[in-house]
Amino acid sequence: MLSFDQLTLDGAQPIYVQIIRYIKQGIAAGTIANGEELPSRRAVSALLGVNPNTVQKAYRMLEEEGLIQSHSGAKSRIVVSEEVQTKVRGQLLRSDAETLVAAMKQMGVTKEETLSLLEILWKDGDTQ
Amino acid sequence: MLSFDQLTLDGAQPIYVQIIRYIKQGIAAGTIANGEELPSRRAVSALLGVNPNTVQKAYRMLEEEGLIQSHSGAKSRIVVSEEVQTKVRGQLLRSDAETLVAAMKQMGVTKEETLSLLEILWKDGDTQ
Amino acid sequence: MLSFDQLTLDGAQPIYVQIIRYIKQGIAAGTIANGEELPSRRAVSALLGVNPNTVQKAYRMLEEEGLIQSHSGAKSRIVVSEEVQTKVRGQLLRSDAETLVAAMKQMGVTKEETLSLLEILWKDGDTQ
Amino acid sequence: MLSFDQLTLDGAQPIYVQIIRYIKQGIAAGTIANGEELPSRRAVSALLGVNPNTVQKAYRMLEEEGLIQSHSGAKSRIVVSEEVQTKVRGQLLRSDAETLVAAMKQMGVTKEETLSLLEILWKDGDTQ
DNA sequence: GTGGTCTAGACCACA
DNA sequence: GTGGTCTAGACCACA
Repeated sequence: MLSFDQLTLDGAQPIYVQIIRYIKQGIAAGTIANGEELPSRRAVSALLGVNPNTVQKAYRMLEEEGLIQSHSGAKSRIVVSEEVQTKVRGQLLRSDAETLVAAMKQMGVTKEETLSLLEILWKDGDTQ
Repeated sequence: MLSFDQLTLDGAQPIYVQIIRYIKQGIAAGTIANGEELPSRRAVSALLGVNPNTVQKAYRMLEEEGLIQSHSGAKSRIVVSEEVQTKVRGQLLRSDAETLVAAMKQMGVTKEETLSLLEILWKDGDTQ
Repeated sequence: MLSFDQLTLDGAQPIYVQIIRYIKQGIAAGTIANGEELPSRRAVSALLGVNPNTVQKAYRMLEEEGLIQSHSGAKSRIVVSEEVQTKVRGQLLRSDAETLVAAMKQMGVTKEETLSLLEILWKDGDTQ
Repeated sequence: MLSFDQLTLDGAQPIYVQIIRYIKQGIAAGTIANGEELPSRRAVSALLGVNPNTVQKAYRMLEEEGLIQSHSGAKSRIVVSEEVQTKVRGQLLRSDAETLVAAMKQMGVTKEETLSLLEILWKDGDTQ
């Protein structure tokens, strides 16, 4: 079952947004696969130390996007075809990279500087 | 005078945070230089379609950080030494790049894929 | 918990300044001690008949000075070491006394007259 | 004619309030006597570096209190009988001293401490 | 026109 | 219920 161990909340964005993003990234990575069970709202709430309503909001929005199916009395499950996974992954990749490119350009950083900065940072956190 | 044409609000973060970030990026880029005038709270409010108080909050926080000086009845101005510019630029660069690296790693994207994605995106928006 | 019963607003200064001053005086007096709870923004707003945002502004500025700590969903609390209390007290004492001395001198009142005036007034309100 | 040399604005109160107070203190001190001419709004505005409207507001309020008489085309003049002077002086004295006593009491300062603090401060600024 | 303060009140995240 | 953000808009001090 999906765990939220890798999710560290940062306060810069609403928590429900961070939960949604975490699950989408897992789908994109393939670590969260079709049919996988999600922990209950209560469990996630306890693990992250946040309010159950906040988790509920994230789950509800994922369900509205069709990425989760909930049945009362049963665990919620991930519902993703291969196409959906590819689409989610493509959206996240592209949007993250575009955000960085836009920021770097606005700050007058060249492509070469950006690429070498990423090379350096990639190594730094290698063990993680 | 500084324009806010390039700023598009995204709803993922508080508006005043986005305004602060936009101005800091401009400082980092050097396109917003020491002594430059800022448009009035009202003008920014109208341009972005947000409340004047929201702009006021962003400007006030920038003033508390020492990046802006305001005087009643006169336009507010940017106040940045070279050292400050370098510091602001370094903070933004590093934090943006780290964010991307973390996201890509979690999605199981390799360094090489990330770098080539950025190469491609960089060209796409080249004329901008 | 801290009450605002003794605070009467006078219109000569911004309301948020008066709220800040009231709390600082309490800290100086030691009647507002480290860890003490502050009433909520809404409660103060209702008690003083001012807008919640005005109270919020005062609380936020006290938090920026490090005299208050706020956490969403929980009461705000006073955070003052002994050193801080002493410093706040010293600043208020000196500035208040200097204000009176300057006013009395400009009005041509002698030191002796001032001192006896204070003696008399001190007794008048003794029971308070 | 009345000069505003001794008035230094402090930003803690509205400027028009400080102007009113300055004139009332002069009346209380007897340095501003019945029939004395007041400098024009424009002159005061230039001397203090403030907006003419601000001076106008102060003069208008003093006129409403009956302490000034204005005639178009002629200089404004102070209008104070001895009784009025005594009353103004009494009000200022009492209100200033009461303000200090209240502040000191709220801060838990004893009468003796207050009196000696004033003694010390009175000497410090003696030459002024 | 510009900055600063304030009102009245909504909505979200959180305990 | 508590803190934080935001809207819509008024009024004052100032250039």
